[in-house]
Amino acid sequence: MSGNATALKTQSRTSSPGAHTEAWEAISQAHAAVTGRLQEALTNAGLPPLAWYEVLVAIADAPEGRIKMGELAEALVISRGGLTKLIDRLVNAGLLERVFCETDRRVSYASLLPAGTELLAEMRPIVEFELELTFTSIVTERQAREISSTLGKVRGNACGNT
Amino acid sequence: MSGNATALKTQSRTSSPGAHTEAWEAISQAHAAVTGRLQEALTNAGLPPLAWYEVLVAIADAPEGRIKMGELAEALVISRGGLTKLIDRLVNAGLLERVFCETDRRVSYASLLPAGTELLAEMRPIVEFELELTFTSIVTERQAREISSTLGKVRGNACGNT
DNA sequence: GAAGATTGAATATTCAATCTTA
DNA sequence: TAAGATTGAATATTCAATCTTC
Repeated sequence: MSGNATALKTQSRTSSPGAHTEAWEAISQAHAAVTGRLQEALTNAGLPPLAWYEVLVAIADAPEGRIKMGELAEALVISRGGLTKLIDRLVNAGLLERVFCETDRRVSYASLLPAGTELLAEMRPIVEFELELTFTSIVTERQAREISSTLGKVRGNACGNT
Repeated sequence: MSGNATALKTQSRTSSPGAHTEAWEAISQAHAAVTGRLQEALTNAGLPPLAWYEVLVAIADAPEGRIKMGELAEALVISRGGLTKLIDRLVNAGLLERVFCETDRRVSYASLLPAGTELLAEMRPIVEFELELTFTSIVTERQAREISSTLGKVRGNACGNT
């Protein structure tokens, strides 16, 4: 970035944003728009919110079919306290159970109950259908793979250093 | 892994996710990770949350320097009621004012006060610096432009049809 | 003492109902 | 009657403090 750009930035937007800033805005807006759409589709289908789906997917995708509370909070990027209560709700709904670690009794895992697996199976097609509808004829498979690869690195970089 | 868990997992994801689904997961995770990082940077600098920044930017970027409440809610993808209260907070902080439309007295606009413009000027460099740190050496300018273009279309498609 | 998870108080967001103007 | 915005009740999330185990 040039020193000039910094000076110009004192006003609200005197220069056009850099390519990286524009990419971030595109990511942010696409995320918001698609999220809104998925939410709506789930609501219309009489299904629980997207946050529940994300919890179910994260657990189903985890090795051993269970995941530590701390890891899950990080994966969903929500606070630990927030996760505890979110999981409480899914447990109360009979979808999950907490499993306590044998070797370190401080840690607890979340694990799917059969009802959770069933619900996931109900929610997944809705989500995937909406995603196809949103991406197909807009994003080629090649582009999709490039996005996955590039944003995967971005994610790693964003999590990694301070 | 127990045979039971394998069976359950196989049921919940019978085929590997398509390229579009993977792209969506990458977008979602990159968004979450970068958002978390921007939040942290703003907090560490003693500045307001990212949501406030997004409001300020949306208003500053709008033509005439003001934006309808309804449009702003849609841009930020939050409920209308939620936006009313978010704007209340920024108004109470002396950053914004509401401007009522002359020709249609149902609509109200949000508009920056000088303090809002100043705060935006303080927040923007923090955000841009973090974005540079996160994207540079990971995403080339060419890739950044491709992401902007592709996700811009995704956003349009997600908002557009039902 | 430090790490992992949970709780309670404060804050933010949604949903449905309401108010005002077109 | 419908559109735009706001309010109140219910729900969700965060932050700081606490509890338990290492």
